[in-house]
Amino acid sequence: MINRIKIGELSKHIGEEVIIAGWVDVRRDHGKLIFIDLRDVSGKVQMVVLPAQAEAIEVAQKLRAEWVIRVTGLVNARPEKMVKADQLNGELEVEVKAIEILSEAKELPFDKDGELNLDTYLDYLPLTLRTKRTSDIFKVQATILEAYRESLRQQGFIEFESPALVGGDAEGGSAVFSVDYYYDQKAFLATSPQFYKQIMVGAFERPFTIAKVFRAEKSATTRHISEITQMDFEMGFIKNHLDPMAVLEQAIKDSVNAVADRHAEVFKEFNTEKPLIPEKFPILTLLEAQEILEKEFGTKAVGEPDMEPEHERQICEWAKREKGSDFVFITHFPTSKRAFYTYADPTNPKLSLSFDLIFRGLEINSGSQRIHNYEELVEKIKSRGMDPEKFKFYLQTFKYGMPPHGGSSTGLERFTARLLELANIKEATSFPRDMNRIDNLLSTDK
RNA sequence: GCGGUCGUAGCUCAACUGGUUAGAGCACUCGCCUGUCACGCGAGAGGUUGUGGGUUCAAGUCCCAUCGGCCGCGCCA
Repeated sequence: MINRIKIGELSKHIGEEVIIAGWVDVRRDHGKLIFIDLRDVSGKVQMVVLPAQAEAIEVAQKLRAEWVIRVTGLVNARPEKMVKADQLNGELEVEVKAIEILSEAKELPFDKDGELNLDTYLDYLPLTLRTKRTSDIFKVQATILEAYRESLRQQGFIEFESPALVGGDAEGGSAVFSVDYYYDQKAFLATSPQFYKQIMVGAFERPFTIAKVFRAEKSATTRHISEITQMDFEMGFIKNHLDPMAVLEQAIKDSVNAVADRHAEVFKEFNTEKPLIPEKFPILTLLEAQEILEKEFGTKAVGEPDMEPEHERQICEWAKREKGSDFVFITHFPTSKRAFYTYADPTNPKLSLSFDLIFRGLEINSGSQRIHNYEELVEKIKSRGMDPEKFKFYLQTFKYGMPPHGGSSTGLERFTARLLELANIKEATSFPRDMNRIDNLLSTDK
């Protein structure tokens, strides 16, 4: 729209006649005098329609929430008594000269800024995404993606696109979605870009990808959804798992700092604080973490192959208290519990050079050094009862020369959810898919 | 999948141990209002209490089944 001014920039135009456009947030009709709060992506502004503008008043009386309008008006400084110092454009208001209705809206199903049950919220996402709270979540998420990308580029990584359609559920373990493919074949939706990023090490040495992956787990929790975004990287010529951990740590720090820098008010808005980031994230082996759990929390944990959700919350409590960190690395999970390509610790092959990053009580990342020797990898596949023939495509990477390498995988939604302390991961996903919802296709009449 | 808990107006909720015609706020419609900012005031409309069965003189409330939500666990990275 020609010469349209963003609402967030009106303070630069006091005394001028401007064109602004957006959605009606609220209308306050005083009879002869009507106030309208207008919203665009940059913010809100109060507009006043005075009785002298007879035509504009007539239009303004018809307006309701979410109608889309274009307004010509005069930007006035507010009289001192009416200045709202604590809000955007609180020092000015737009005196309306003319209103053009671009689109009407039906009656809203609920009060847009009121409390909503998650269920209702998700049923009406096209509308609820317009609320400040929700759009702020996804503005933060956009910043995370941008900062993560920039951080990895700075660290010498090159981005590639990983496929979503794959020929086999090779990794095993997680439940997969199958799709009809050509010639009566079954293909699958990728559960991870793992194989592809390893393959790309041969081309880029340091590849990364931000990939959609799909998990058909029948999980109904606050931390699971069926379609997630993974921020993955892989790097060649490493010494051990500590190298990818260092890259990850830098990327996480850069992402958190970018959010803090670009969204100054957001932590307060979500009733939380910028996460505590120490000089170095604390690193514990699984055993060390379990010993701390037993000593500090009286939790029976030593000998367990993994950390339970409750343990993850406790170890974070400890890390915050003792190390001033909202992040903690756990390393050396049992080799048998990790994926077949995970590199065993040469000093104790029962344990692997693997790591998880836990953030505010939730695992947001996992990674490891990988096996790079072809024969060893083939043996490993066999020992797990799988058929190397099915991994032929992937195994070429190792057959034709592969350096020691490792990488990591961060769940974007989990990271976002913990960063803003959102109760449910579905709030950190713009269009969440779960067992009972894919938009409203699965909704039954309630 | 298992356990807990919940399902009442478009939305968010109320209705003591079963008891008359199921209420409120917001939204909606109509009227009034020149400084509000979640404007205010007055009136109106809006319900098969998720669904099906049962107990009872009487069920939103108790029982059974079923569907759905949320939380936790499991599964899962």
